[in-house]
Amino acid sequence: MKRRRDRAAREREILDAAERIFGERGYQGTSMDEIAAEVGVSKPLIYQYYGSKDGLFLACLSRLRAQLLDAVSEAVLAAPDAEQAMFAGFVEWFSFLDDHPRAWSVLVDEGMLAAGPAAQAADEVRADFVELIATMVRFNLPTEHTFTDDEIQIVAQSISGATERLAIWRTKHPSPPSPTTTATTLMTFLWQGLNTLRA
Amino acid sequence: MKRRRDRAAREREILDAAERIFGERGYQGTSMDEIAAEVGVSKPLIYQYYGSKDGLFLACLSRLRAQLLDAVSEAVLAAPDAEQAMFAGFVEWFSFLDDHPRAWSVLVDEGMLAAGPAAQAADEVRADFVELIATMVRFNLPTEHTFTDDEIQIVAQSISGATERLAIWRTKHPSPPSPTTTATTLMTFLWQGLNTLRA
DNA sequence: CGAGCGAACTTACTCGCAGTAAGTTACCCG
DNA sequence: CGGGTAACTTACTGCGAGTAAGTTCGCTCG
Repeated sequence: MKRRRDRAAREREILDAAERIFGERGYQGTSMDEIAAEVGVSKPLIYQYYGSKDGLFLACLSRLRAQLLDAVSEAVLAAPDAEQAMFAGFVEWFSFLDDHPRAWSVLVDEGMLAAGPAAQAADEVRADFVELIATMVRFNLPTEHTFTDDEIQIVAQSISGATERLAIWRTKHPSPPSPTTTATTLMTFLWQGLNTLRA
Repeated sequence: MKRRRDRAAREREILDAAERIFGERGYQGTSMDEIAAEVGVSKPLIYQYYGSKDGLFLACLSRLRAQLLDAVSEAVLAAPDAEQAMFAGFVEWFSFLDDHPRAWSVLVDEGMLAAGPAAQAADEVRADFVELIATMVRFNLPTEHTFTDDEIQIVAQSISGATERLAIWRTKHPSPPSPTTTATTLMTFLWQGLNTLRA
């Protein structure tokens, strides 16, 4: 029989298994019994540590979110200007999701779904990225021409929505363009605009 | 006791109730018993007509999708050029979702989530819009400068993702900008590009 | 009218899974 | 070694999706 472990270690073990299984089968398709069996532990233990299925899912979400946001923020902050920052952010975003295919389904594809508190958490993930983007956008706009908060929001939300959708599109694409290629095309489009793109 | 009705009429009655309740409580939050009670009919009857919870949800989705796609296509086709077509499409998109708040949650907010066949259907809805947008984009681009299919897809997916996210954003906004205002800002941004926007 | 037939509809279940109450075992510290 | 507490389990409840096996309505045709 398996040894007892201290709480922190067991929690990590459970979280890892949950992330893997949620990533494979989706939120709906995963049962708590399944996760418990995977870890080799009984279901009530998970409930003691995480409270509910939503709670466990939320914990997975938070961890992934922190990792992804860190990776992207780092890339953004290292860039010398707004244009390169945005480009680097896109590349890192697509790369991270390529390298962590499971993170993906948990965070975005399914992250949207869960009713209740988990949905709220998914919104927070998005809000963080929108804020990051909004900062870059503001930074790029001239000060003399004032833009309303709603205008900035519309642009930032659009960009965030676009990247999210592109990430989904890439996972379904049989041979998706590389992160760099995807980011370049997206960047050109966002930067030049559809009209200027004609030239 | 309620009279019997013929199948088509009962199906419509069930579909209407389902659309309402799914819209209010979400997919997860809605039970088949609840819908059955609402219609004043027993659960197995719904199963006989729609096969499963997913099937019923899917039927709601299809109807709404057809309505929304029709509305947007009509606006797009009535416009004289690509720029006005896209603008008209955006306005109609946001307006429709304002006028059918329930359609909204069913189609987009929750439509993404459901595992299995319903998710597939949600993807189809998206694919239709992406195709519509891709056509407009292609129409707008010069013929001498060739773009790969992936490039067009990246742009079209981005625009579709942007509008979807903006729609979500508007529902959460305490006093969202009007469809026309939202569409104008989005259009300016997409058309001019971030860089040109500085001028 | 009235048999009888098919479609509309119901009762009364099963089963799977989230969540829980109440206990049991292993480790640690005195 | 004894006792206390954290780690863990067995054995349930309840709800909601899905189903098997009827039952009743209403229409048609003799």
